[in-house]
Amino acid sequence: MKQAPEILKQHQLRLTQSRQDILDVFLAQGIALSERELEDSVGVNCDRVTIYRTLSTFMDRGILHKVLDDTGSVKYALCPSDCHGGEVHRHDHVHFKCRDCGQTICLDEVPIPAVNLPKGFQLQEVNMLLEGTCTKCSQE
Amino acid sequence: MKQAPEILKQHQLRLTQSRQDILDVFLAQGIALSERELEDSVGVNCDRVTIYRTLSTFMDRGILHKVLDDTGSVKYALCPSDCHGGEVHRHDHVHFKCRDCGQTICLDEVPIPAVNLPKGFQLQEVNMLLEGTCTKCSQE
DNA sequence: CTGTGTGCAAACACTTTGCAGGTGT
DNA sequence: ACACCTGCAAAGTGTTTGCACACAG
Repeated sequence: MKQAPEILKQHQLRLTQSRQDILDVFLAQGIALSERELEDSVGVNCDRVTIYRTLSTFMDRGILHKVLDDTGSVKYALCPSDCHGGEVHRHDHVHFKCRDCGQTICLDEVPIPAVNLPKGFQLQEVNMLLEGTCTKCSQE
Repeated sequence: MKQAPEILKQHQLRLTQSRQDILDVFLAQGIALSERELEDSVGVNCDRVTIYRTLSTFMDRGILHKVLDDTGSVKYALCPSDCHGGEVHRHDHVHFKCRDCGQTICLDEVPIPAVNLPKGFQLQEVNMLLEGTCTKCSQE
């Protein structure tokens, strides 16, 4: 897995403490996170506003993508390394949200199946969110 | 299509003006709506709070279901008539959000394809949101 | 040195809660 | 008559914006 400084350099972003910290959390946890969850994470000692702006920057550069959530707040997750942002921005894997622990994980190995869309619709992005109980929680 | 009073009676809800108005908007527009959009709709002259409470009530009774959105606000849409709420609450159709007009429509005729979930995951609900350009907007 | 990033304060948007009064049955 | 519904006020959460200072390159 690439490290934070490398990723930032790759996307022509300045190497600041906040950006490294935030990116580190995503790299370490490997799940989708909201701004709030980032704020709570150990080691991230930066302002709420900075987190929002950093998330926004990372979205623009294709480092992160939005993950849908049913709580009204938005979550973010690392893009696969072959994603470079821009217009066409497809993340062909499903997300699974556990109703017990609340975690949303990317199931990178589970492809989103094709959908038979009626004529006239032009598809740009597909989001699929599964909800239920995750492996850990269903064992308990 | 059933009318508002009938639907309310069917779900043992009191027949109030607000509920009829809100339900009428859903019946007339046939798309997923946020509280804000409902508020803007003609004929609904009730308080924001009443709308939220009514939406909540309708959710409990299985009249409406949540539709995911990427803006952070939640949208709601009419459940198919065979849905009666409760624990297992599956809406096996996809939603399409147009990036031009912003409308989210239920594609009732498009089933959500099966997903091959790894062992250990217990599925309770599936949400699928497609984004792109809808029929109307792609003609212009 | 220069342009970008950050923190603070404040505004804005969305949603929930408490309470008093009004309405459907 | 009674329980339920509604409106208003206010608080709680999530997110954005303006501005001055700080820092990476």
